[in-house]
Amino acid sequence: MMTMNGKQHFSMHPALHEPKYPGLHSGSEGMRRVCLTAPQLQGNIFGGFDESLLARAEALAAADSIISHGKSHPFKPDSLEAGDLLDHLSSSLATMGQLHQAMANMAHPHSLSVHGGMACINDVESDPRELEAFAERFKQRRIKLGVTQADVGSALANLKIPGVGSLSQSTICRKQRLRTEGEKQQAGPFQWEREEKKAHLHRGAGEALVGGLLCHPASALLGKIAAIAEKLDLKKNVVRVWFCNQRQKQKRMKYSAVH
DNA sequence: ATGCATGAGTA
DNA sequence: ACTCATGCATA
Repeated sequence: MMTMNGKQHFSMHPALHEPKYPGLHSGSEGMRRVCLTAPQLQGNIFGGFDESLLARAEALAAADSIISHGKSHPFKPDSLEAGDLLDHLSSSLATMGQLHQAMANMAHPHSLSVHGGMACINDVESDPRELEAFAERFKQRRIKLGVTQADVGSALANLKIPGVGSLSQSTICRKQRLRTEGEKQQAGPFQWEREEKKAHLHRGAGEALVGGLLCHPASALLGKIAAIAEKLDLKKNVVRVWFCNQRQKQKRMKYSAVH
């Protein structure tokens, strides 16, 4: 559909030089909910190089063309599982390669040689763990460059690869986490849905709380939040965040209405 | 498989 | 404010 709300891709331009995160590269550790599935093996392939971004991007570009040309992998699926996995992996690899390329282009729009560690390609393709490590490297690199998932997604379009256009942040997120296919959604319902069930246990504590909070100027608000939370069986913080996001949503809508 | 809307973490 | 992750609908 052409719903004209281009909210998620705030038009990126081919030339983005300034990383968005000023100086914090460690700040992203907060969101390692599942991200840090720690690939221990730390392939020598990537660990060994103190890889220049370029070398890798080139390798990846090479991998990309190889894979997209001959879709069939020269490797034998020994089991059905392995076969499925390989399918998944090679498509993921192709995509990851493109993502890397997109990043490389953003970082160094000019340089473009075609050489590189072709050697590592096979390893990556054949070993699921390598792909995992690979994805991890991708993430690290991306963050180091100060490039967001959304950036990568939109930069993908600048590559002008035949079948490849821009992708949403959501999709890049999934690619990065290798969640493309296969793997079932393992993330349960949102907190509030879960809490809703648990909440029955703690019922009744809310009223007492509300009663004791009527002095501070903010207490009216806090009280209301508490009341709402109580009514809905939600954590107060969830209610607070909801209002927070709601305000932001309103701002966005006003902004897009004017511009 | 993908985008949108939104929950939620960090600063 | 900005970013990432994910449920849901759908192309």
